[in-house]
Amino acid sequence: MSAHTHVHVQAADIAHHVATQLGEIGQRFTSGRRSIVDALVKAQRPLSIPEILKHTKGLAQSSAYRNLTVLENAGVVVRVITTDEWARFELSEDLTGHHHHMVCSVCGAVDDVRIPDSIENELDAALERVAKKQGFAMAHHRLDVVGVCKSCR
Amino acid sequence: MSAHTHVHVQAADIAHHVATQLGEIGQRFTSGRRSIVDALVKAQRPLSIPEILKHTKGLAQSSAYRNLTVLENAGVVVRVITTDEWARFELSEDLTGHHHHMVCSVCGAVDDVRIPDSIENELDAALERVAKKQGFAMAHHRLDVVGVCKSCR
DNA sequence: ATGAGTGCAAAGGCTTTGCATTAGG
DNA sequence: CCTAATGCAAAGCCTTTGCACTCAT
Repeated sequence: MSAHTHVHVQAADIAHHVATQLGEIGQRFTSGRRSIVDALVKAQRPLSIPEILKHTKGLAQSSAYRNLTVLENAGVVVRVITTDEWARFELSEDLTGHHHHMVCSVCGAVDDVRIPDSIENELDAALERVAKKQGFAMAHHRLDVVGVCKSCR
Repeated sequence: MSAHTHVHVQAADIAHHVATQLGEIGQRFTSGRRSIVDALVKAQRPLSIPEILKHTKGLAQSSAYRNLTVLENAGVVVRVITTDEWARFELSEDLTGHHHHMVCSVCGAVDDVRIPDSIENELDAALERVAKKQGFAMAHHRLDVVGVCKSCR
């Protein structure tokens, strides 16, 4: 039941999963929160606040921020910091599986990307090793590809 | 003479290198800029604005931001985005060599870390492959270890 | 009814910008 | 001298917060 036991939740189960996670911290799965989660599920990539608001018409910006914080506390959403402009939000890896991001240095667009498990494992082992050497307890890693996206080339 | 031909500049050469890079974009190597670069050289890790100001007494915050922007345009300094709090700045990899960051999720401290070239190469090849598949022109990658630092454990 | 959730507007906090002054070439 | 650089203060911009209202239970 812990976060780590879930590897990849099916689309149809997401609503139920989110409702459960919210319930565990005494929060409701309101329509505003539902539409935010829907937007993130559909997008399949980290969305900025403006993008989220486009998909959740009528929701106040402040409510979006507040709901995203609640969803973050519930372990359903993660805040992604890519550049210094807008923060972006995505579903947690419990729901989407482990992945990384391609960040366009021209337009700032962010897309998901996955690499082979074999390389992930080798990388994690190497990071664990060097982190330990410096007395650092590694929780996880973050990896971004920086470059120019299809539409900006 | 281009940035990519430099792999790792010796400490003693840094000042000269910076002066040259600044000159190429018509900027001077002033005392304020010198003290910022000195702070970054000594730190050997990304520094936040408050940290930089501690090491450059008398320099106005606005001047620090402006100078860091100039140094960034000169290709000497890179802005590092780790969390949503303060931006951090470090010397470019032309001066420090390729490396990654360990970010403490408790106190926000950031330290440099390096992994074996063999793994870097394998990783780059894999990233290049998946990026190309999505029509994305990879320039470079960013990799962070997230966890808890020595003093926060 | 009763407390969580929401919208609107104001406040916060990091960063940038305007403008007068200073300094380097 | 003349332009770049600096300090101070004000403005900007994303994000958070206060408060009254609404909605679901």
